[in-house]
Amino acid sequence: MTITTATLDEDRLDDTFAALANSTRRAILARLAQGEATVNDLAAPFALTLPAISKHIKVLEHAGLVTRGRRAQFRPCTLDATRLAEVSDWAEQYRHIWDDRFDRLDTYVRDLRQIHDQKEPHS
Amino acid sequence: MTITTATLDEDRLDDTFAALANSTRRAILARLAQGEATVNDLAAPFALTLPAISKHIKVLEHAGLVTRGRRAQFRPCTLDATRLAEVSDWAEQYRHIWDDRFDRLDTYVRDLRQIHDQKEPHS
DNA sequence: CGCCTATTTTTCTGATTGGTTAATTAACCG
DNA sequence: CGGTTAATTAACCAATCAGAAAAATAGGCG
Repeated sequence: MTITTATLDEDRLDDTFAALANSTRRAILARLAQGEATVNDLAAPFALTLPAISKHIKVLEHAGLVTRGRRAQFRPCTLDATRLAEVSDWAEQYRHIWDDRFDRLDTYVRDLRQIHDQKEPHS
Repeated sequence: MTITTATLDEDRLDDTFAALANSTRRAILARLAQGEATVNDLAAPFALTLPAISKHIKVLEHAGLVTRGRRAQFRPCTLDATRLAEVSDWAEQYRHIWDDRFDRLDTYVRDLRQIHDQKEPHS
């Protein structure tokens, strides 16, 4: 028996998408895709104060997109891509819709051909 | 020559992800995946007032996720999945990371073997 | 025209967000 | 111990968000 976790999943997607809805945070993820980094490392490219970055990281952490270690006075951040896989899966649900354009184009071409064939049945 | 649209793309992703960061809005998209619907149709399943739904639709529209027609006093909504394809593409950038787990497991096994071999060089 | 239905705009909440500066904690280094 | 570096917390601000209620607009329909 599998109990339903629908609302939990939905809540998690809320958090994930909210975390991704900020270009600073997405840039942080991009940086972390290259490998582990400290808060200072992550802050370097931005014209933002350290506390601002610290907050962004906390949002990403809360969304389960990054995890943090502890080495001396550093708190190295690591990307956890599990949630990104969920985002991908979620979006893929709709693939048939954006792919349908091709189907419709197909139909269009087929219809054109049919009209053409009706005009000149044996061309 | 291709001019850079990096920040524009980033802004668009901000809007897209922000629009998706709400389960009501995602439910609206799910409903629209079944086909066109009016604002009242879309509002029906929710314990929310019509203006609330109207606002949600406006957010989705602003993010380019839905487009609306005009038939009499109805404003039928249609899903435009182009942005969802962009979301999918964005997430796919990170696929190698969530796939890498297998690689890392590989490495782990290889390391174990190496340690084992060092202990018993000719086993 | 006046009514009914569909939808939006306005106005008002309380909560959240993204940012700041200043102060604080944590851990190392001499 | 005192100083330095890494990072967080606290307190604050302006802007945005999600919702409600009430009023306004838009377009048939009798």
